[in-house]
Amino acid sequence: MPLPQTEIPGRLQSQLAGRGIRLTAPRRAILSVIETATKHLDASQILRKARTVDASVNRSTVYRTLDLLKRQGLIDELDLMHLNGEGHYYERKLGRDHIHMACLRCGKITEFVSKTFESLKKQLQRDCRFHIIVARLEVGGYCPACRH
Amino acid sequence: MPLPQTEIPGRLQSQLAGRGIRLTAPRRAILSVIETATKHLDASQILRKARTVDASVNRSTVYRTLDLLKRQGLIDELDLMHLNGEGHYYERKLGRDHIHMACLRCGKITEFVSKTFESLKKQLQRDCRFHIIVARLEVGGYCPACRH
DNA sequence: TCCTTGTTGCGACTGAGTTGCAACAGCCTT
DNA sequence: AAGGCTGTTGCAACTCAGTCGCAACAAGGA
Repeated sequence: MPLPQTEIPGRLQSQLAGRGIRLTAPRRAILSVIETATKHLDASQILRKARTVDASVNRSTVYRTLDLLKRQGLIDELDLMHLNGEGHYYERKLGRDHIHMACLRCGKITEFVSKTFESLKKQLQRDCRFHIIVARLEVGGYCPACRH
Repeated sequence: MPLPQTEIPGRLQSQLAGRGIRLTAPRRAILSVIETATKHLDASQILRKARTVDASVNRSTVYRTLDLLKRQGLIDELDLMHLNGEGHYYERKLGRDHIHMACLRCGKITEFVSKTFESLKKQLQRDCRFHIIVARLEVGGYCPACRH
């Protein structure tokens, strides 16, 4: 499931630099992997791909950089219904939130943008007086090709 | 945040028995812990409480029983935005789904039932032709007492 | 170029969850 | 009430994701 590639390359780097965050070779490698990803990647996949750019990148650095990007609100962390183990998946945060649907049979991930979801978040903010920082809606079930 | 206690005690046990699933002493201990929980518990908390009923209960048995209950659709697994480590939390599945809001400052978990959420799920089923088995909406942010 | 300060690689560690296996115990049958 | 089939358990060792302390290093401002 290709993610929307609506951003100019290197945008993530300039966003960090603009916030006074130091850019290093391992960070550049990791950022480029995240920016050019065509599917949701977990930490070990990001490490493997980042090493093709800078072979010395270490596992800890991947985790530390992912933490940094989460704190900066530049990426979202997903579980994707734990279809494959307990790890997390990452994706760039671009504009509007979307729903992730994971097929329990074939593993396909479908993304969906919904105005109803936006209304629901507004309702929460209003009715519960809750200030939303991140909202994650994940659905498990059967995709059109696998439903029975 | 107390969960609704609308069920008769032992209901979980009779549900399993009615499906031809063998009841054992460790299972009864674990089920009673889940049924009488007044907040979301993780696996190690369930283990500790179950041992006050049956001291011989083992960690593996807790995980195996949680898997069983998940497969049977009798409990839901939650992340609660990973406020405390990477583990999972569990709660009985009773009727309508609800949203979990986790305060990033004080850790308070608030539950919310919403007709909009129900509409959103119907919309997904219809527009995406996706057969939903489980839907999990978790929100992180600041509760009324902690918002700034 | 220098220096401060934040970042990195390393390796050891933690904690959640899993697994293979022999012993055990529901509960169905008779 | 006893027997036996078969699913369940405890145990201990294991995997895997993620974390941490520390000494060496490097980004980028002065």
